[in-house]
Amino acid sequence: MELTSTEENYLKAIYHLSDGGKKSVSTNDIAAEMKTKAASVSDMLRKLGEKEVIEYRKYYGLQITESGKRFALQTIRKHRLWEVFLVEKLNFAWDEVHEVAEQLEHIHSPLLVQRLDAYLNYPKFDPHGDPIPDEFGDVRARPRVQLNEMDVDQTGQIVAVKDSSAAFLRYLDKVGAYIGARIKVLDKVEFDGSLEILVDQKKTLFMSKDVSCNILVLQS
Amino acid sequence: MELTSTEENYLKAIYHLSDGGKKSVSTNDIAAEMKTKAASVSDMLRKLGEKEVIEYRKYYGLQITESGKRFALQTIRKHRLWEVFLVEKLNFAWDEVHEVAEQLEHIHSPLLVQRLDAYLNYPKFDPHGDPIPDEFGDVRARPRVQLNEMDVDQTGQIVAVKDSSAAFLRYLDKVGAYIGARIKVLDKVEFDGSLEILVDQKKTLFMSKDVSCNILVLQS
DNA sequence: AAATATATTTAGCTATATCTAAATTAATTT
DNA sequence: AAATTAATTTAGATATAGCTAAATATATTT
Repeated sequence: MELTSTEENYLKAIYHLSDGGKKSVSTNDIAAEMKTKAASVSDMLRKLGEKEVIEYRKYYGLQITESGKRFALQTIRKHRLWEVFLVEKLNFAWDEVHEVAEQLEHIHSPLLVQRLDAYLNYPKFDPHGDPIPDEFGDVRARPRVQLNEMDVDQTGQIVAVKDSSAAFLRYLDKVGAYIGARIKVLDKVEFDGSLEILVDQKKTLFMSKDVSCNILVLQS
Repeated sequence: MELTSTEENYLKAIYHLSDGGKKSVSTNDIAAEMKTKAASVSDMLRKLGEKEVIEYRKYYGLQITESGKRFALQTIRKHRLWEVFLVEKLNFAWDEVHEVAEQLEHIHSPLLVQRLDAYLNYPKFDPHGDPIPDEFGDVRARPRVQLNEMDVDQTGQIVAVKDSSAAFLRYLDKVGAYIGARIKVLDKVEFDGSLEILVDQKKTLFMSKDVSCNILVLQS
């Protein structure tokens, strides 16, 4: 069975919102995420239920099925592999890749995915630090904490961001807080939760809590 | 203005069937090429007319406009660049690329096309020997003849094929008549038009007229 | 427990892209 | 020039994906 691009996008949203099937998701949540209306979501849920990628009981809620998880992970895998390709091979900035990867992820060709993966040397993480599921859907997540939860003097490496809007990514690029940067918390202001950070042992940086809670760090 | 994938496909078909706007094309020709019905084509022609990529007078015929040519060439450019990518970077065989390129050509991102072009080192021809239009739509075609039109003792290089069905391409691969192969006509049988060919100065090959008239050669 | 508020679904509409069958126009025969 | 044939278009369906407005079910107050 094949899914349309729209169905793939809904399923991906459901997968993310439910945190991989753990949490429950409401029709309204999906509508907000997909920037559409609840009525349209209801229609789509019925269809996804018929295709058995979710289990759907109206007014009750939904549950992503094993089959649905495989489809979602396959789409996520393709999205992230293309992001690696765009950044590493075509020199895209990491804040320019999302929109294009959003289109490329819907290309249907198992051979293409397999060859792209090999060409990129089987990457485990995308340019935002998010893990790339392997062909069986297995994910090796790195344990990571939000930057704002770290204490003074603790160190680590930026491995991912929560907000991947172009505006946020541009800001990070500007201040030099890229994925892979080694950081140390120099000071923490109790009043507003803002931080003073040392980046790559040379540059100090002041950061609001709004920013720091969107940065994920692998502690060391 | 943006075209849908379907509109892009129709326009590409019209461009090819009209030989770049030179010949006239009928509704039925388009229907055959697009594997659809004449009624659907009529609908689409009206729409393409409204978008001013063709000039359409019903029952009379159509004419591709300058704007339409630009759109068609842009799609052809993307298709052929992706084919180069698939063959050169992802090790696809030249008979495996078409279907995937058919999907990839509809990705909308001027930056992507520009970067891909640079990454591939501004190729002028695709793996089947067809010219790749530049970003302004300019094409540098190579003068070429059908293999069956060559005389005994003439030499040249295979630069393109007319029939690019998977079956034909597989056959060529098997007998070693790849794009770029240097050939010499050793003998020509008047009776059935079949040929004896020397490939790369070592391998001789017998070839029916049906095959040879689908192979294009740059004479030397 | 009834009333109110919120969430969700259904009904009915729009637009795209397809189809078949009928109608119309153009081209060809006789 | 009339009749026939072929090509093309229109009319009226279907399916997807979206919308608004109305209806219905669930949740929360009072």
